[in-house]
Amino acid sequence: MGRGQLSFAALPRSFFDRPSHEVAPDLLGRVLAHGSVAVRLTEVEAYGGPGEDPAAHTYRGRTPRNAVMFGPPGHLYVYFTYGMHFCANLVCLPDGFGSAVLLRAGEVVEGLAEARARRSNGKPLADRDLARGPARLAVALGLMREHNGLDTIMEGSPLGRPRQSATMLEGVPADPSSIRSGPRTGISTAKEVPWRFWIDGDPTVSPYRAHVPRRRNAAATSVGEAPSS
DNA sequence: GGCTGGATTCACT
DNA sequence: GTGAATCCAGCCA
Repeated sequence: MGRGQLSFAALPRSFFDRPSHEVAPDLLGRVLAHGSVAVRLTEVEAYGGPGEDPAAHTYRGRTPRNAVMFGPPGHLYVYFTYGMHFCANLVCLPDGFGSAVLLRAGEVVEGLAEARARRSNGKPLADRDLARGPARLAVALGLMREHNGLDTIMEGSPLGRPRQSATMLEGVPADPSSIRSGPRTGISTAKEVPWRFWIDGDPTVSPYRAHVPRRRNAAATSVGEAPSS
């Protein structure tokens, strides 16, 4: 994808008016454009919804942090984690439900130079790694705390008109036969729920890593403990 | 008010 | 493969 704006039509809000685990696979191959950078989604995870999902931020009810997830569909839910990273989600289901799809990885298809400038600190970086991982994707797109709650739905076609700040575009939906699903990455609960979806064989899909509990005070826990196998 | 753990990434071995 | 970095939401006393 070269210079100039992508000419895909915008996704309608009704696209997101479904449970996140139904929206998630349909998002693969779609394009999220923010400013001059656009990313084709290759890996996503579904969270929350009508059924209780203990791994979702909405599990314990509405809070100031997760309020956007309970809002109207098609908006961005951006949260801060691990003291240094932002992750972006797209809100699903109508107002009042807490549900969203985490954007885990994608391919930068527009604004490559801009994305590279944001991601690399003067070090060489392969194109496939620009948005390979949820925090990396957020950086490549320039998404931060201030973009929490941003609407990505553009009523009508964006053709011939400037995009709004963030816009979900149709893109080219992934071939259903190439979509795989499995357990979600890095969570400590509900590990068995296969709500991670990715495009099989795509080089921009991030490697799966199981949750590893962190030790805050290694010195305090290393004395007298049996060696772990 | 203190404590814990986290939807991660990167450098280093 | 392992561990550090670093801030904050949520829980509990």
